Amino acid sequence: MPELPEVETIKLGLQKKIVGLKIIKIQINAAKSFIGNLNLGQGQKVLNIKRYAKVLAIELGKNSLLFHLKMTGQLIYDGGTRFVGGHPTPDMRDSMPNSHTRVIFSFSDGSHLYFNDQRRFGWIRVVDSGQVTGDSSIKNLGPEPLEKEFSWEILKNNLLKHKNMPIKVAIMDQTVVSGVGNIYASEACFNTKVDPRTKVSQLTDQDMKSLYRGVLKALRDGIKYGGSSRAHFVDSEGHKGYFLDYAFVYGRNGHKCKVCENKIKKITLGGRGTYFCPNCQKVVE
DNA sequence: TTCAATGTTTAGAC
DNA sequence: GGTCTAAACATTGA
Repeated sequence: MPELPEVETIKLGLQKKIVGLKIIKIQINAAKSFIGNLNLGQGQKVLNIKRYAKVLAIELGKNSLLFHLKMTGQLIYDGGTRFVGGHPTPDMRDSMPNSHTRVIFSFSDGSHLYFNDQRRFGWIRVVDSGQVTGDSSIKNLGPEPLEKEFSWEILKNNLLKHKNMPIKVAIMDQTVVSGVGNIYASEACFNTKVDPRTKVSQLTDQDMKSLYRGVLKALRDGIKYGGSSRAHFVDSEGHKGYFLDYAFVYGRNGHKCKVCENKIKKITLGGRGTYFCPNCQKVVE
């Protein structure tokens, strides 16, 4: 489930683990998963790790490595203890590499970072460090929702680019607000008590303020429980305890709403599965 | 066997 | 140009 909160969790975890380590080898098992010259990454020390929406950036000095996990990417760090992040699968606990391992980073202290990606939509790209924010995956992104500068007025102004769009589809536009994917878009609408089909133009300023808070709550809850999933893992309790266990609506078609006990409904919006509670969430008229 | 799956880009139709 | 939909990428599991 690599959306913003998962990538943030990975960033925080890797900052503690690999900053200061030198990359001594990069092994590529799937050519399409690694773009650029791997020699530019080898032999360099990890200086810092940043996140731009769903893109993870490992800074190495002259060059940087950008990661996008897309739908099924996961990063597994093994250095005595194991740290995992990204798409949750039971085999995260097993020995690495496995059949889904696309790229392996070996560090100077003998530890490893594995990039696994079942569907191979994800990628790692080597870029000049000065070009990170100019990369095509980053340069067109809208505001970071967790930055102080982000406000409900900014959200409203950006949403108004899509007056006729259903609100749930509009907040997934990465130029409106970056990092909100399909799971958190449904959750944000639930938090806001708004029907995901409501047109942007029908939302009042009050609704916009509420939506702003709803988006932040969804993302913060995700980060909170992403961390909890990691804790479970370290305790060898398997892959249970990740955010989807705490989701109000996503993936809960036919189940009882956690607030009112009505049945959660699933529809398709903008070609994507969309979940909501018809009782809690109303179309704004 | 068919369909949907956490993301993004691109082609094509209005 | 804007806006929107569908397809493409590759694989798995229900």
